[in-house]
Amino acid sequence: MAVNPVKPGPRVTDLDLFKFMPFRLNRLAAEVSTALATEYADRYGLDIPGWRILATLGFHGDACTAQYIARCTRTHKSTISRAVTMLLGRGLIERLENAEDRREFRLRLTDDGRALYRALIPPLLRREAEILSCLTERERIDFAIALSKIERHLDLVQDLGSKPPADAG
Amino acid sequence: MAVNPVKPGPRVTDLDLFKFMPFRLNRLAAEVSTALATEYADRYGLDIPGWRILATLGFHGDACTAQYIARCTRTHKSTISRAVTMLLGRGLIERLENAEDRREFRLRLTDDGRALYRALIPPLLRREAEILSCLTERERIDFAIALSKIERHLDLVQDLGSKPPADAG
DNA sequence: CTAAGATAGTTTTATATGCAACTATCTAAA
DNA sequence: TTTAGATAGTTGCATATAAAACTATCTTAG
Repeated sequence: MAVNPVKPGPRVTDLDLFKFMPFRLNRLAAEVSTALATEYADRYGLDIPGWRILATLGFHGDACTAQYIARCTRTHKSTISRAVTMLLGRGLIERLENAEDRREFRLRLTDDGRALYRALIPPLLRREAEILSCLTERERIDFAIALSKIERHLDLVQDLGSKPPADAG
Repeated sequence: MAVNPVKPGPRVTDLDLFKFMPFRLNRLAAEVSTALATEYADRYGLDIPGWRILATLGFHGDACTAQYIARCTRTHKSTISRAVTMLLGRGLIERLENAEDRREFRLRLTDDGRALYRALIPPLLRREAEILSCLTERERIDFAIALSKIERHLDLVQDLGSKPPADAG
């Protein structure tokens, strides 16, 4: 039986960084964050953790613990702690003691906090829409579905009884 | 003409953080980075900027300037500079003076650097495949296409004559 | 009741990184 | 030439944040 003639072909041992999903996701996430920062950072002096707390409290209705926010946004608890201090200082949230467990505090938006949350939503949704405007409606839906699948696959969905978070911007 | 009866309906003024693309991208990118870090960080003491330089030099063939790497990976030049120093110190890359422009240096992998690059590719591609294994082939292709469109839309593609980078992990 | 361990949240520490200032070199225009 | 401005790369500084140590409280086992 003859030996195959040497023919290199495409090297399986090469890796194109620009087709490598982890790199692309990082780069895209960073760019999108920068694009949104104008809305909440430049305009209102909020950072990402602060915005996440506001959004969680605003959407969830009310009265979450810091722990809960840390878990479901997958943000490190020390990061949440500092952001909570900042939001308290600016009067955007308030802390309610819990008589049943005095280690934890329920957090909720103040009127000012809710007003800021409401004010932020339209421009943020507009930015998001802008970013996704290069996709058709069909593509947007499929993209969201694919993301959901990956999120579930990586156990990223907020199931509340979850593992400790690894922080991210 | 009669006034419409008050009927709340779904509030356009609400924002579900978990359906908000910027948040999802950030969270996913962070998780994927953490998942990959085992390969290059834990095992070889490389960080993301270091890995990006290695990958760029390895794939591109040879002899890029730091500026080029910074631009096309969209990593801040000071971050690249520090990572270059680290890689030089570990003997993974070498610096070639350019007689025509003595401000810049061409960078290229040493044999050790190339060996490390080659060693890293299979496990990294395996991890990537693992992460995307929850999608069908069709979905993977569509996902990549959608990403490409967004990247182009946000002007993230490496066109070399590009704007200065906003750094990211 | 007491002790051991778990949990919520805070603070300290170390590190990573963006920004801006800086050096050295190149280019272009007077 | 000389000078002004651009560019490659480095470094100092400030900030952000993950990890770990710490405090206070709760729970459970003896």
